[in-house]
Amino acid sequence: MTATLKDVANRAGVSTSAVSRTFTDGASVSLKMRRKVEKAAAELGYSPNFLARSLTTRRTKLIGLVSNNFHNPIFLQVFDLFTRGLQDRGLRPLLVNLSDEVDPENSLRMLQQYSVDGAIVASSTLPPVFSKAFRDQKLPVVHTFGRYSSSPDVHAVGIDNVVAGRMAALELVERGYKKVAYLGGPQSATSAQDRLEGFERELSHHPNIKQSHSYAAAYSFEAGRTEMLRLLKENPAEAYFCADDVLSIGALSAVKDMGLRVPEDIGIIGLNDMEMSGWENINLTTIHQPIRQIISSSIELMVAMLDEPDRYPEARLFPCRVVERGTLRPRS
Amino acid sequence: MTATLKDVANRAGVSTSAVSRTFTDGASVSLKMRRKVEKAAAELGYSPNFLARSLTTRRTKLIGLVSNNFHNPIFLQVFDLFTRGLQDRGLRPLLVNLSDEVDPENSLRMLQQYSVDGAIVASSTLPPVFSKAFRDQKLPVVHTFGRYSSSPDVHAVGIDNVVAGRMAALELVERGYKKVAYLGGPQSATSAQDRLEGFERELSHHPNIKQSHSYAAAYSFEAGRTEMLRLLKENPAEAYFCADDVLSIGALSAVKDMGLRVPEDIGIIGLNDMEMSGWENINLTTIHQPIRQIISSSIELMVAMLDEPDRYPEARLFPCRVVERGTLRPRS
DNA sequence: GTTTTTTTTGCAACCGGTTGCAAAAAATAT
DNA sequence: ATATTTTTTGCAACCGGTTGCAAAAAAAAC
Repeated sequence: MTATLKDVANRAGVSTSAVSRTFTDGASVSLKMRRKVEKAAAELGYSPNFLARSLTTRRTKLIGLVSNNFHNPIFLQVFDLFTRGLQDRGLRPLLVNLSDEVDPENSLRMLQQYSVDGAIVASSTLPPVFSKAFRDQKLPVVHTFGRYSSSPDVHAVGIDNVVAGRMAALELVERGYKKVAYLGGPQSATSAQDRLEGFERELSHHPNIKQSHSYAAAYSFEAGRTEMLRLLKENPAEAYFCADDVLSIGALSAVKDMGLRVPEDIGIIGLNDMEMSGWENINLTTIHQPIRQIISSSIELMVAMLDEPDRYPEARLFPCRVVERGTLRPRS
Repeated sequence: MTATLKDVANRAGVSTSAVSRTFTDGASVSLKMRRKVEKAAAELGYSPNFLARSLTTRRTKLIGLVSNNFHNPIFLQVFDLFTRGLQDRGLRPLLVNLSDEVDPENSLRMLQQYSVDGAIVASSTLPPVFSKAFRDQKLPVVHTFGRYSSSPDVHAVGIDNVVAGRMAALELVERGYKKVAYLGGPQSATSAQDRLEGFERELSHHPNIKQSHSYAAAYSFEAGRTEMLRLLKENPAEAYFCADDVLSIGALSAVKDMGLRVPEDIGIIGLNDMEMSGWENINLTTIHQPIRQIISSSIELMVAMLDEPDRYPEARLFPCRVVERGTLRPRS
């Protein structure tokens, strides 16, 4: 159907190697030859088959974009940035949805069958065993929003969730709240664990402040709402650090439903600063996570690893900052 | 690095064809042979290379998932459903982000270079010239959320936007609004045009009702908000049909910012019924678009086309329904 | 136990490219 | 002009598989 290398070679009256070389940068071809080949190629509408090429070059320029988070609106932006960033570098994202997977085996096999050059795992809830399994097969892996640990076996890019937890705690303390709580995402998520750790660590310096914590079933509106409704019926805190914006928005809805006011009765601080949090009808005070930088850094790291697969694993952590809007009471 | 067909053949002491056949359904292999090969394959951790295979079978099982809409939260659900649905059928989505593209040439070349088996165009704003260009190269194409026309050259799956426009108009009429308006997405989007057409057509049966229309720059919160702010400063209508939920939410925010109440002062009806529209702090009355059905039907259609590439193009349209929440005044 | 039919297997060519190597051509030096 | 060096080109093998065909093996028929 579509023209092949051989077709072009025939039409131009040259060898197939010559054609191949014109389409390979850095290969030795005279200007005259190149002209001839390009003319024939243009006439036939030829463009090289990347998959056939990949057999010999061992490069598919395919990158597995692996995630399990298709319910948190921030991930739409994440996918947008990843796909564009990868495209700009001549790489193609092969999207892998791991929503219901518990075992890395299937996804690993799939990535191997398509010979991806690397895998970007974009999730703060996917167990580390996934990225580890990929890495064990010598696949270059970047875990975006992954956990940094003292002996990381895969590259991690994101924020320091412990620091973010402290930052949230401190913000609540400074605003004079005396009884605070942490509302986390799923307990199995490393991000939920680390944020709690930071939150508690900071509060350990303020022994006069009461604290508690609980977890929502997922990083989603519904889960946040459900958990907050439960909390409000018991013995609510004055202010909550919700480990994610979408969780916060769910919590916000619960608070209002119970006839309470924000920030007068209950204070809420989120994490992420997604676009929606700035919307006037939400107006959430939150901790900004520098998504663009995280993603462009993830891509750079992946590109670097393609040339140097055994690169020593590193963690790239970006600073966060509090974005003040309307869901915490003013500083005292 | 990873084991190849030949490695397995050597270890099992059989020909490469035998190995190939054990991994091809419907091929002729004795049980004894299959056992032997499977044992060797398991020991080596072999799994066939799909890309090499595709060279001879001419099937990559790669489907281009093409979109330009990475700002409307509903598309996160769209991507979720598409990726899972395709995966379940052994197909792999190659994500193509066309946000800044105006010319199909690049994307077409890319799809060809990766020999995708087909392309799903998921967008109501991408000009038809894209899907047409793909189709012209004999690529199976499904345009999800695309326009249905009397002589379609590509398969379209979605809703009848004209009918949806009428439905919105009728809803406003029945609630006694005497001055209504349409707030569309980008004027170039076929969905924006068709919804307006339906809206106006219905209103032509109600000559006593005043109507007007305008367009937002994009299907986004900001665009909806900006346009609504502009409208409110002039000579606002009593109720608006916003052609998309995210637009409606932007408009809602503008209305509240101007100190007006919904639905008492201004009524709003959206279209899509995305998850967020049901959130208690938004509570948008809207027209439900059956996303799950649309997407599973799109996938079925694509699968059918893989076997029958010259299938006669069809349009699959699904009915919508009004979901009543809190942004229109009660029926009189 | 043969002969015939059916099933299983291996050979070898091919899918669409790339690349090391040596020969041919062009450029430079003498 | 010839000898030497450099650049360009084509040959042929290979990447990891599949598949038509004919030979070999097994099963069925006689």
